This record gives sequence, C-alpha cells and structure tokens, in this order.
Amino acid sequence: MAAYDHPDPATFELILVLRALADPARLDIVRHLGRVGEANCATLIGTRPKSSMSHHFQVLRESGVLRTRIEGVQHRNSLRFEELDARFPGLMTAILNAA
Amino acid sequence: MAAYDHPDPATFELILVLRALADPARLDIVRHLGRVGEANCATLIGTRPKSSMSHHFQVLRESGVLRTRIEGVQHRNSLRFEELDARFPGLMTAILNAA
DNA sequence: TGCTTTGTTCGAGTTTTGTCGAACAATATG
DNA sequence: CATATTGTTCGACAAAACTCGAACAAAGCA
Repeated sequence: MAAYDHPDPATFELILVLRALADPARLDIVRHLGRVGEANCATLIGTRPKSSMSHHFQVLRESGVLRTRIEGVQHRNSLRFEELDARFPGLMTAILNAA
Repeated sequence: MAAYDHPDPATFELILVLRALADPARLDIVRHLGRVGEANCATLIGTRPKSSMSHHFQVLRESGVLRTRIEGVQHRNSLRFEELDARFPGLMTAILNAA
C-alpha cells in the first residue's frame, strides 16, 4: 500500500474542515482521536461497515483533519492538531472541548 | 409577521451548528454579521435569489447561530455570539478569526 | 503457497441538501 | 385603497453526500 497524500496546511480550507466535522460518524472519530492520540481504523469502527468508515477517513484526511500513517497492515490515524491550530487557531480545541 | 422561534442555548447541538456553518453562503453571512453586528436580509443578499437566502437564514436560525429580530418590514439578523460562546467556548471566535 | 488481517475501491441505491421561480403575507407609504 | 418593499413558503428539480455489499489489494504468517 502506497502512503497517502496529505494536503499541505497552507491549502487547508475552512469550509472543507467544517464539512468534514459536520457528520456524526466523523465527529465521533475526531473526538476519539482527541482522547487516544492515535488509532487504527478497526479500532474506530463501531457498528458501521468498513467501506463507510473508509469513506469518512478519506473525507477527514483530504480536508486536513487527520493524517494516516501506514504500519504494516494497519493504518494509524491521528489528528493534525498542531497544523490545524496554526491555520485555524482555537478551532479544534473548541471542537474537542464542546459539551 | 409573527416573531421567530429561536432555540434555547441549552438545546444547541454542535453537529447542527457545524452543518449550518459548513456552507459557503452561510459562512459568508456569519462572517459579515461578525463584522457589522446586525443586518437585514436584503443587505446580505449578493447575487442569490431571496428564496435561497431565506433558506440559509432559516438553517442558521434553527441551529442557534443567529437570531432574527423583526422591525417593521425588515428582518434584522445578528449572531448569537455570547450564547454560542457559552455553550461552545471559542468556536465562533475561531470561525470569525479564520484566515 | 495458502490463509488471515486490515483496509480500499467500485458501483448502485437512498437520503439529504441546495437552488430558484412563483405565489403569498405583512408592513409602510402615497 | 393602490403600490412598493421586504422577506417567507411552496414545489419541483438538481446536486451532493452517505450507506454498504462485493470484489480487490497489500502485508504478515503458518
């Protein structure tokens, strides 16, 4: 498996980040990653099928919200917190702290 | 025209707020209101038809992002900044400050 | 090599969301 | 009252997004 493309922080777009966050499954993923730091896809799948989750990871990745590191057969995801915070200060903090 | 219903801050939902913000037209409206404080609908209409804008105002209103005050024939809109900030600290500030 | 694990890609179907003209409602003003 | 102004509602259509099974791909291991 080739490594994923991740957008450069300079090209992050607020509207894409907001769209990525504006879905229950993805917001769950983001919050989970906010707590545990890094997790592979399987860990983050609840009852949803793999193909749905793969789609959500793609949306989050392409908007810049998370990065996916490949290690063997597992894909390890983590928030791009510092980069997001540099570009949109306070945004992710607000999301992660929201009730 | 009867006054609008505005949701109570206790019932604000992050996912609805994010969905409301995750649209170019609505993000424009929000940012404009962030600058000018209050504006009627006509002021905020660019090239889009009234019916489209009316829809966007409804989405923003129902999510709690803005309030609409009726004065004569005009509908004056303003952000519910304090209430949003109390419920989701830092969120609107981050949105309004974003590049 | 064959099997298992982990996750992607494809394609089709469903649902949600946005768009916008036309008709309508409320208020003000001549 | 007639007309203009401001904005909503309705309905139909278009576009975007989510869902998910099935087939596929890569890596590791027996």
